[in-house]
Amino acid sequence: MAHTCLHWFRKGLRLHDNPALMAALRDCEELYPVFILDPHLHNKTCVGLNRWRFLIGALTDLDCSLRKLNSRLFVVRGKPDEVFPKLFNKWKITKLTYEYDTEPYSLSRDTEVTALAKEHGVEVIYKISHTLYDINRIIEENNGAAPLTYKRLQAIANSLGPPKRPIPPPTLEDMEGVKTPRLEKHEKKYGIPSLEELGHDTTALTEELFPGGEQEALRRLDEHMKRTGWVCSFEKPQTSPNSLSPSTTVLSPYVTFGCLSARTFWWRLTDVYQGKKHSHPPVSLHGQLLWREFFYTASVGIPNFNKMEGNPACTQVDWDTNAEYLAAWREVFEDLLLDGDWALNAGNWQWLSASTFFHQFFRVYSPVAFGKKTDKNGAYIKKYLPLLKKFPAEYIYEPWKAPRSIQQAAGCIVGKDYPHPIVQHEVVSKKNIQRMKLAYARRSSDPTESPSKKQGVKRKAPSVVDMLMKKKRKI
DNA sequence: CTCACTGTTGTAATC
DNA sequence: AGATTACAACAGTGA
Repeated sequence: MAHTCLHWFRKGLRLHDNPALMAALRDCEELYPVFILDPHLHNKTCVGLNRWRFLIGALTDLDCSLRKLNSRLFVVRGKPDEVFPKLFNKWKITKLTYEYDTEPYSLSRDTEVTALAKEHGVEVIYKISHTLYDINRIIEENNGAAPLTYKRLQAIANSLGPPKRPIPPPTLEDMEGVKTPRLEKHEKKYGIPSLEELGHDTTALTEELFPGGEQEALRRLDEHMKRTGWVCSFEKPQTSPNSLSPSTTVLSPYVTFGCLSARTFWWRLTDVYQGKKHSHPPVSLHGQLLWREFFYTASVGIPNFNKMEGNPACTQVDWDTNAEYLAAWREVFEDLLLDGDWALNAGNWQWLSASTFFHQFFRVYSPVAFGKKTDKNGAYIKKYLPLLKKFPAEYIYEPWKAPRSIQQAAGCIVGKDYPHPIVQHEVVSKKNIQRMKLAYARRSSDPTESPSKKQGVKRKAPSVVDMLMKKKRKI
């Protein structure tokens, strides 16, 4: 049977380790590789300027790789539920393929599109390749609940064995008999958008240090994997969040958009580790990929994962609500993040705030002390806040404490050239610790507040992990 | 049930 | 300089 296939790129912006794309090529006569500019996902508030540039880079690279296979990318503007019926009819699609995505919006969107496909007699095939494992399988193995400790996730991962091996990208041979129709006005109708078309002011753009795209991702992966000593001794807590050159791989944005397959990354690391002494999870690079898996699993297994309210795993803290402070804090992150990932962002904020997973709420970071540990002289601050460049190291983390004469000598008066702190950390952190203490007291006295008692459905049969644990006990 | 132990990155003071 | 300790004291796990 000869198919007319539409492969829907969303995340997974790559050709390597793309089983859904390979499924599209099977018995395929005509192939339409499509990316949809979904106003729900792709608007100014969700995606900042830097991420837009990255995404456009990734799409451009994808189009370039597809052209080498005598195909090309169609960027379609519109809402998926409105776009698909039109495309199904216009192109006489018989098969739709895509990579499975676990985000709540994606799940509801895909359910809707699958229903539309059925109405149009279109076969739907999806494959799991964004994560190392089938996230739902991990939850199943944990008796229907997301693991709340890394150890537990590790035990499940160990019981499932290493992730699947990545599959190679399609070759010209795979493309034999597959045609992508050449349409007139392709550029105008289905071309890759520019930042200007998307309504962005590009004058604010700085040098592009991390261009998007699969080729760039694989090149960077190759480069890092050559540093075998560094890879084998990598320990995340030893990296520096404020060094001027990155002390990590910076592959996360590539993994987020799927320019790089997590499984490809995993197996390349396995190759480097082979026969050598190396670091281990949770701190190793393998460990970092398992953290991603951990938070993805939590995001699927825990309802309302990106919120406190209605999130049964999250400690319900009576936080202060000060719109002005929140806006000041939020401004730092929202727009500039390159590797923003829904599950990882929500999970890490819960961890860091001692709301979920991590519970030692009295261990509070100091915005003054934390930076000093890895950057005593404040070189990072001086680069990104040149206004403070002339402050001596003694005051660089607390310029408001510098005597007037030093502020004058530095050419920067706090309160005039540079804002005063919005809060007194010593005061506010103590206040918040008390809030946390109260919330935890409520949590432990109320049995319905305990996440372990709320989550999951007990299975009748013991899971593989339970059996492995039993075996271990005997030994 | 209790108890000891562990948990990828706390801070500040002290020796 | 690098280790140790007080601070105030959490949840989850497993014996």
